[in-house]
Amino acid sequence: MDLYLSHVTNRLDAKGRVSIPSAFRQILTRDGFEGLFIVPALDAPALDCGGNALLADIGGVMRRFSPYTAEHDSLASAFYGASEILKLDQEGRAVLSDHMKAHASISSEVTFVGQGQKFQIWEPGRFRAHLEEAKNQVRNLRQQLGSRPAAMPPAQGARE
Amino acid sequence: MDLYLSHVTNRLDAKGRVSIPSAFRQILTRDGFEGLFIVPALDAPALDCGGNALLADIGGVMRRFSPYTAEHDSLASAFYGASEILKLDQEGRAVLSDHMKAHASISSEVTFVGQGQKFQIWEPGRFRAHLEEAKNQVRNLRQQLGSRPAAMPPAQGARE
DNA sequence: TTTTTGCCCATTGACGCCCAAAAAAGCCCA
DNA sequence: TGGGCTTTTTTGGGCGTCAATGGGCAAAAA
Repeated sequence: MDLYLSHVTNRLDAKGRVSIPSAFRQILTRDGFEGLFIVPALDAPALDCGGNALLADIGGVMRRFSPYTAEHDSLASAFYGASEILKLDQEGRAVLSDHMKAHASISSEVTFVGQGQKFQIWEPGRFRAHLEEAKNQVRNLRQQLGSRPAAMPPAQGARE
Repeated sequence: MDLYLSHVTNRLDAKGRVSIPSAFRQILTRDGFEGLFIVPALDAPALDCGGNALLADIGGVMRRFSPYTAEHDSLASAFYGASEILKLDQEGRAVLSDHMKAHASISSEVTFVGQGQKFQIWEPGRFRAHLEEAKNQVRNLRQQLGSRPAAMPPAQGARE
């Protein structure tokens, strides 16, 4: 499976349109998704984006709870209710809703950030700050890694 | 199967009509349902809406209880007895009954909220509060989820 | 009658679709 | 290896279409 990698910054035009990076669009196409699935990130001023892979992840979480339970309802509101599917025009541009732009403090430019299975959209300045912090956290993690035994078998429960 | 996603806010006009969002109407059409099935949410000032997919979900809940039990009768009253089927006019508008509007404290505007298999109708202000609460609950749920088996790999046919 | 409901048309503002220019990236060959 | 050419990608803008909304009118219900 393809991974979303690297990051680029693009500008919004007078109509509010912004080009989704070509590399990400190609992954979306291979993923078989028409348009762009997008949902506000829970703990960051950023937008989580992707296609069927991301939707399937969310669907997998939802299926662990029966309909008409409080948990199911909260998940549905936070994921499905807060999400959108954006259409892309022929040039691969999308228009972010006011709600999405507000969540990420987006005005005239956005940074697209590969995250492996998904990618995120950030306001460029906030992303730079976030990146610095992430680097520091990784530096701390490296010290722990040195004292740990070799890697666990991947894909077992280790999530971020 | 299509999912109800995203949320939009529309106004009621002087006749009490409100446009059902085009995206939701298209899903209802593909679902094969004529009109709009609507029932007050059990534990929220909101209205559950949908078509055959929602009816099937409700049927699934009902089947967990034997017919002719008190529980079954209660469910039947709460789901079927309290429900309505609204007709849509040529432009895709519906009129909410006074009873439905009272249950959700609806006056001049409503927010349509995708919930996957169904969608909900909220008074806009109440929905904003509900969404914040739902996000908090999901943040808490993440702890449990992290310790559960990893989500199924998105893999292929996770569409519809 | 009076009220409600279904059906029709008009307006308008947002959005999708199309074409074109500017900028960036990749390519070829001397 | 460097310069020039080609192709792709990003950006800008015009314009038609459609969804949301408002209102008129007639048939059906109260």
